[in-house]
Amino acid sequence: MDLEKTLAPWLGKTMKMIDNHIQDLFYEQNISLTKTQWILLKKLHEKDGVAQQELAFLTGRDKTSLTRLVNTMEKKNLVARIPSKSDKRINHIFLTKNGESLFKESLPIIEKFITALQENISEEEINSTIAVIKKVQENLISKSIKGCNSN
Amino acid sequence: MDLEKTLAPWLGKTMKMIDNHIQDLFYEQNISLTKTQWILLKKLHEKDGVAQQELAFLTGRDKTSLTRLVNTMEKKNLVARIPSKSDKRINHIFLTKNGESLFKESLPIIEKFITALQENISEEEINSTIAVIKKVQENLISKSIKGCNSN
DNA sequence: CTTAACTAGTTGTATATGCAACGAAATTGA
DNA sequence: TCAATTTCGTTGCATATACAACTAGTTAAG
Repeated sequence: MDLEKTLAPWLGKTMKMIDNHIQDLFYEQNISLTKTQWILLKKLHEKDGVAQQELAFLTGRDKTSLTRLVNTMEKKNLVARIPSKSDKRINHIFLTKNGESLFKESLPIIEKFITALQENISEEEINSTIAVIKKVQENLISKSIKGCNSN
Repeated sequence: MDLEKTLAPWLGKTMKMIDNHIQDLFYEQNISLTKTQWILLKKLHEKDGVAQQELAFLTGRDKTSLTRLVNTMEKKNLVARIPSKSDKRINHIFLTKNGESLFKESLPIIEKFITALQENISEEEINSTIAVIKKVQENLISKSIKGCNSN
């Protein structure tokens, strides 16, 4: 079996390149964010005040990863933990103004990058590729109980 | 711009699911390996005795990542550092017998997984998907100087 | 031949990730 | 109502990752 002719190595290699590139872009533009942090900002921009547990699910991370990610981003004053009054176990996570403005600053950079990434690729190709990737995900889901979401 | 209709988030999410699944598979089969370590075993199986620098390039990692990866795998007696005689700066990395046998044990697990991953997807779909991903990589390469390889 | 420049690998520091185990709080059930 | 169970978040531990700065060894320039 020639693994180089299967999807997984291609996906992995490409994602690594994408990750590195996004990091470089942020660095060039003096935006102090990791890709991971950006994804969290994006989720909170869409839906603010989510509990950590749900945020972990929404971003496809372990809850312990999320705890520490929120720690880092709280230190940087990008998000804030607000304890729930009705359930003392829960923290709701909110974007700070600082976080919101950093997200707005970074979004066009990501959008420009995504556009460049798909240059010379037709919409049809994009759609059929996403369709295949969806099938891969379905195959994965049918084999595992574990939930796993966005990235 | 709807990022959910672009390739990058799909690739990222899927890779994360694949990573987690491989980890689970190894755990179930009592194979004490991470995906990263497996990739290194695979590269060394293909080409043994490579210098760390080149191994870092071949696996698309920073040389510092590779240093620590080799540390971990040396402790587990999977690989060995052999200093070059002609150039005292260089370490050649070799698979140990233990590493070789663990690779052979793990390979069918990965192959079975890869097959399952591509279930219900035609060879044509696989090929056209890889072709699109290649284009993405080309777009990335044309924008960056940084080399980045396998995963 | 000696110094300057470069190269291979390591270490310091920071971030990210996940499993196991834990404490605190809420819910269930008897 | 009170014990057993479940849930949310945190901490301990191990791994992975990369940039910057470093050491030691090699090569190139003068």
